[in-house]
Amino acid sequence: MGQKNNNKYRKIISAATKVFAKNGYYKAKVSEIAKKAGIADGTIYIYFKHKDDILIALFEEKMKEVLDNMKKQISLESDPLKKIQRFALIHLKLIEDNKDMAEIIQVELRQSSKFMKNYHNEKFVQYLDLIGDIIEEGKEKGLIRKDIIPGIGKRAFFGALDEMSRFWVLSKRRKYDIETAAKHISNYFINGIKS
Amino acid sequence: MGQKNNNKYRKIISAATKVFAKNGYYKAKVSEIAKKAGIADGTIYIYFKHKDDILIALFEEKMKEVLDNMKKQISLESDPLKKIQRFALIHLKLIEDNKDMAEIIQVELRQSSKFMKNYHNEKFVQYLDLIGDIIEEGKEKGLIRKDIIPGIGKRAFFGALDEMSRFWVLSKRRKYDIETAAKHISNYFINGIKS
DNA sequence: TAAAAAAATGAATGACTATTCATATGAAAA
DNA sequence: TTTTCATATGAATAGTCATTCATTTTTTTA
Repeated sequence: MGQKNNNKYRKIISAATKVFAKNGYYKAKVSEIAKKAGIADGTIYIYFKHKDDILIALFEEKMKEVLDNMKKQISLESDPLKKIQRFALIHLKLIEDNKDMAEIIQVELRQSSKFMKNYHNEKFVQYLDLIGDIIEEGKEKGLIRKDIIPGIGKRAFFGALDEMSRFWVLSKRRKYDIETAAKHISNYFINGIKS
Repeated sequence: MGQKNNNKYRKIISAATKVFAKNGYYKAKVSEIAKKAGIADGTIYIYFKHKDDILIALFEEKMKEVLDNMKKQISLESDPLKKIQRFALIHLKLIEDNKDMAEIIQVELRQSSKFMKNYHNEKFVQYLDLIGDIIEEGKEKGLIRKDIIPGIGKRAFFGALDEMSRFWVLSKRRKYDIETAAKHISNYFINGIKS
């Protein structure tokens, strides 16, 4: 039981993604997840110890996917400034392709530090660090100003993208297309920090 | 009953701010708010119809304060680029001075669109628009590039500040001081968008 | 094919808490 | 002082769900 390649485990995660996205973690009923997964309520507890465990498993899994994908994509560029551009585009595309997941990350990740006593989202830290590393690299290559602080820069850039995706996730229709938003946001940032 | 200048109304809002900030809206017990306010549980329901109403009232009230304050501060500068700098500083200072409120906005505002069926935070929209208006003004004065889209710019800048404050709110110790963070973030943005 | 083990079921349990309301208290009016 | 009105109280209610577990179904083993 509990193996990650298990069929029912997968079904639960998938159903939970939709149910959590719809009304948020607290309003989501375990029974609704079960129903959507086509299994009995009790079966959930064969695969997960508690309701929070579903959310945590879901985070871990999706974040790993996101992180791995982003690493690969970034490595395709060698110019740090181009990497930043690509980061923005890939990040926003991801939101578009995973609306439910994006919604959960937007809303639930924010409170995860509260309702899960000591859950520390390591993968998220690594994701942010991808940006920090690009900045470091850019500084070394003389493309980015020496006085840029990676710890501030990475949060500023991620925050800019994140606010844009929050707007998309929470509103019905998109006002700006992905490519435009990605291009603009990365341009502000690149012009802002380049030598 | 329910007058905003009422003593008990104030006490409830103040107690709720602390209690919501501690563990989030869902984990907050009405009875704990009552206890902290030094009144009986039932008294809360003389001033508020439901638990959500406390949170909404709290939002409205604090956001009005924040918005009014920011408007005043910005009007002290005439140069749009200086306005952006000041916006960053004031915004981050506010987080520092209102940790509890900041935590609630960070965490609960995100999900407000979910658990409150159709609550639309008008004040937040106005707050964002302050940035949009500064960008417009800067474009008119020829200080900001004509191709900058205010709708994207305002979200990018706010998002950058917001991510920084999220980091502060959720972590114990601050790694960068307010002035440094405000200066850096506004500089990235200003360099990024200026003509 | 029969016995044993594993997986799944879903009705029942039990804990939790927002909200109510009959009663009490305090303040103002007569 | 007594009556009236407003305000406050907090024990009781009532609805909600996460979680359990005795029983059933399915799969594996002998």
